[in-house]
Parts: sequence; C-alpha cells; structure tokens
Amino acid sequence: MNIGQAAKISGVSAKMIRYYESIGLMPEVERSDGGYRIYQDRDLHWLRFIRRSRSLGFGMDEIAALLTLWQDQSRASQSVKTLAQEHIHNLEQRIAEMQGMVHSLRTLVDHCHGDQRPDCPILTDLAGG
Amino acid sequence: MNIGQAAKISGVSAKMIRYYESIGLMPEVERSDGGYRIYQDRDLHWLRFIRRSRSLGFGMDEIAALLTLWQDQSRASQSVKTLAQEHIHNLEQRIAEMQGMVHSLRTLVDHCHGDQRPDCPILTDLAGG
DNA sequence: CCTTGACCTTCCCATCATAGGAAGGTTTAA
DNA sequence: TTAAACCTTCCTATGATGGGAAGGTCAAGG
Repeated sequence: MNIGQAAKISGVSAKMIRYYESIGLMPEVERSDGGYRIYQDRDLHWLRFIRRSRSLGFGMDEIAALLTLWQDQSRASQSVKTLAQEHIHNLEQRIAEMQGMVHSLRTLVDHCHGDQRPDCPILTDLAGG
Repeated sequence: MNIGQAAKISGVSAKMIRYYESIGLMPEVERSDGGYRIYQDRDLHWLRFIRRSRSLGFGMDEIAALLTLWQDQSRASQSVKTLAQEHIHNLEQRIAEMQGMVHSLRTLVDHCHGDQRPDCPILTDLAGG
C-alpha cells in the first residue's frame, strides 16, 4: 500500500505520516525498489491510534508515551490512566482560562451599547480602565 | 525610557516589544543617538492595550483592528462590539471542542480500573475500538 | 516499448506568539 | 578609563500542519 492509500484509509495526511516518521512517532516502514514507502495493516492501526489520540488533544510527547504503553503487553493499566488523567487536567486548565476570557469579554460586551456612538467600554477597558 | 524599563512597566517583554514593532503592531519609536529605542508614556498605553488584549485571547490581527478602532475617535461602538462578539464565539467553539475531549476522556478513564493489570479500555479505544 | 498522468520522493518555507542566544555596540556609574 | 548593565540586530527553535518546487517512479493504454 502506498502512502496515499494509507493516508486515505487512516485519515492521516501523507504529509503528516512522513512527519510522524521523521520525529520517530511512526516506525520507518519498508520501501519499494523505487523508494516508495509501503504500508501494511499493522501500520494503519498505528496511524489510527495516533489520529484518535490527536483528536483527544494529546500532544506528540504524550502520544509517544501512549504508543509505548500500547506496545508493552505487561504495562499496568494504572500508568495509562494516570497519563489520561493528567491530560484531562491540562485540558481543564486551558478550558478554565478561556472561560475566564469569555466571562470578561461578555461583561464588556454587555456594557457596550453597540450603536453608532463612539463611546465604547470595551476599548476603555483595553486601554487600561 | 529604555526598552527594558518600558518592558518592566508595561509587562510586555523587550523581545515582544521589538516583535510587535516588526509586525507593525507598535509604531516605530524615536531612537537615541546610539540607536536605542526611546519610549514615552503614550507608548506605554499602547503596550498595555496590547497586553490586555492578548490576555483576553485576541490574536494579532484582531488586536491590530482594535488598535485602529481605538485610535479612530469617530468609529461606532458597534464595530468594536461585533469584533468582541466574534472573538467570544471563536473562544466558545474552542472551549466546546476541548470539553468534548474531556468528556470522552473521562468516560474512558472511568472505565479503566487503573491497577496493576494490563487490560486497559483507554488503549483499546485509542487502537480503534 | 513508450508515453502520459498520477503518484511518490526530499527539501525548503510559512504559520503564531514567544523565547533563547550570539556578536557586537552604548550608556552610565565608579 | 573601565566594567557592568544594557541595548542592537540576526538567527534559531518551539508544535502541528500545510504548501510548493524539482525531480524520480509506477501503471495503464496506445
């Protein structure tokens, strides 16, 4: 299977597949005589694992760790759970940060009459009160 | 006032002040004979405006627009309000996305016993079900 | 067998906001 | 006059992704 087909099936772009390989997240796969990468079903599983992990917001470092745990038949489920919990914690922090922004912005927006007049509490706040 | 003092007072690092200048977000300020940037109170206001906008999650493009509106005495408050509302909308979308991640992760984590056994629903999910 | 088009290869560049560092010039206080 | 503290510009990197150029390969049809 070519990289293009692997990309279509796995939902990971060819660009990203090569990138994952370059940073060591994907193993280097077999090549054809002409130098084309050749993918097997096993590699597709790998790619889908990465894609799903990305969609849950894991970073490359975390995915590398998850892949290692995945490959290690004898790991304790505890290590995976801990990693996931830490990731949840990070996400929640970022969410809280953005919610704080939304809250402040909402207050400002609510106080801005939003008509043709130039007076605007939003700019007044940004300018430092 | 040197860039270092301006940085300390405004809370924007010297590095970033130069960067803002280079992308046209800050006006080019006066220089000393030796080439040092010289900042006035007016410039500090500008920097604080940028810093506050950044802390509310506005991107450089949006801040550029806000600064223009700020400088334009005759603009309608409506334009500012609209910009802020669009930004809130963007933030809320990103928040929702991350909350979806947290939700999925929480479900997975709740189903993982997290002990010494290797069996782990989190990895099973990541691997595709 | 040859051509053509679709595909692949590597390499470079860009994003966005921020930081680090190197090499060298300026300012200021002792 | 010298040393320390500061400044200057320029280059590099981050993380994940995409775009594009120059050139090589593969497969199908004539």
